[in-house]
This record gives sequence, C-alpha cells and structure tokens, in this order.
Amino acid sequence: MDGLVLDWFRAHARDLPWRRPGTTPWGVLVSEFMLQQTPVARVEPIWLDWMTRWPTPSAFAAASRADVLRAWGKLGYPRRALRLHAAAAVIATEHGDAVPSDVDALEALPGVGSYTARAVLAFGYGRRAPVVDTNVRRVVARAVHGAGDAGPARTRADLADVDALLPDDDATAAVVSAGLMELGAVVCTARAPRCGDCPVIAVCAWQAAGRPAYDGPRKPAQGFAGTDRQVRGRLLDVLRAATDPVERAALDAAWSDAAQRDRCLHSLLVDGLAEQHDDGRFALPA
DNA sequence: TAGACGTGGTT
DNA sequence: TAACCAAGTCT
Repeated sequence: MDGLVLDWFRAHARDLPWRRPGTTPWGVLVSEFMLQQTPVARVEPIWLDWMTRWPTPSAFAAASRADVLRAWGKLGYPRRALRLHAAAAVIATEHGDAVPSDVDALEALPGVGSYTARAVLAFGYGRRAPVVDTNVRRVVARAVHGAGDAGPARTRADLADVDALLPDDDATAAVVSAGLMELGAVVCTARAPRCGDCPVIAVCAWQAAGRPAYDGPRKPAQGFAGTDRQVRGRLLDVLRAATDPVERAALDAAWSDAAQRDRCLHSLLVDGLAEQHDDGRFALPA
C-alpha cells in the first residue's frame, strides 16, 4: 500500500506553502500548530505572514504576546499561539534556536503532542516517524481494518498500525506519511469519500467488505452557541481589535449574561490571554 | 478519560 | 438549519 500512496502523492500532492522547498523545521512546526483543528485554507495566509515576520524561533520569541495574538487573528484556539510562543522561547534558549529533531525533546515543548512531534520529524527533517492524525486514523480504519470510520483513539495501536505501513528508508517514509494524510484529507474523507479516485482501492479492506457503515461509538456533538468558548472568543475579539486598553464596559457589551461573562474574563486572565492594568482596564497581555 | 478549548465553511 | 467537520493538546 505504501508504494501506491507514494506514487499517488507524488502526482497529486497539493501545493501548500509549507511543503515548498526551503521550508525550515521551524516553518513546519508553525504550520503544525496552526493546523491543529483548523482547515488548511484558513491557515495559509496567516502562515505566510508569520514566516515573513518571524523567520526563526528566537525572532518569534522576542515578540510580545499581544502582537502574537493579533497575528494569530481568528484562527481559533488562541492558546495555541501562546503555547507556540512558549515553545519558541524554549527552542531559542535551550536548543540553540534549532527545532529539536528527536521525539522526546519535541513532546516536551508546550503544545506539542504525539502528532505534532512526529509531523515535525517527518516533514521538517525527512525522518521515518508514524504520523497519526485524524486523517491517517480514518484511512487506516478503512483500508486496513475494513471499518467505516476510526472510532476512539487507541494511541499505541494506532502508532503501530501506521508504523507497519512505512518503508524503512527515512526520506521515503516521510513522503508516505504526507501521502497518507493527504489521502485522508482529499480522497478518503469523513463524509463522502471519493473512492473512484482512490489509489489504494484495489487493496482497501473497507471496499472489499462492501463499505459497511461505521457502527462504533459516536463522539458527542460539540456545541458552540452560548458556550464559554463563544464568550471567550467574543471578549478576546474586543481586545484584539482595540489599540488601547479597554474599559470593562466595552467587554460588558460583548455578552449579556454577566455571570458567564465574568467567569470567562477571569479564565482569559488565568490563561494569560488577557491582562488587567492598574487602572482597571483590560488588554491583550504584554 | 471525557470534556474544554475558537472559528467558520459545508451539507 | 442544525449538525458536522477541520493536520490536536491538555487536564
């Protein structure tokens, strides 16, 4: 299966900015942070701007958190921006401004988990590493296990499944990893897989089984309207848009439920996404 | 370990 | 239209 994925990817890979020659491991790390739970189309312009502005970890670490959060814009989950900022500081001071190239050092960085660490190894350093994201888990669930979808993560088993698909050679394995993700992203999609365009259809266990429907547990629907996440987003939007610290009244206007608003404002302060000045006004953190 | 954590496009 | 989905991590 790896050979099929390899040939298909070489012929059909999307031209994404962070895949272009010359992208540094730092550029890859930035892209992976931004792509956590966020679609490619929304990441592209922000990533381009980011790399021009902050081409190295140390350059980025020197920026203020307010500048970082404004540059992050409405990418979502802004705590990722803060974690990337903290990770850059560690890289600059403890790793000589070079993104680590071993799993343990990478996973020790804030905001870097099992997926991101291996993605950096594979796409930043051309190394053989089982890269397991939601796309790859779906591809493996179908093509290897014949299931309709992936179901809950089985971390160790997922890593082993993907590891078994990778060729020995580092450079080739890295491309296969990119190919498996690409396959899940553009062909073996969650809702309406384009099996007619699939390079592994001849060896796909799901296809062979007659494409049975997924029968495992469904992840609970994640609401948004009315949640603290929405309120935090509203409050942060006010702070991002303001050039000067804002009065509490400006934040009060962003959400009518006072108790929820206060709770969310407090949580933003605790998370380091906002701060209160001595005069009582609020702003993005310095 | 289940749930929190942003945002917006698609079906 | 409401629900689903998008290159996860942390607690």
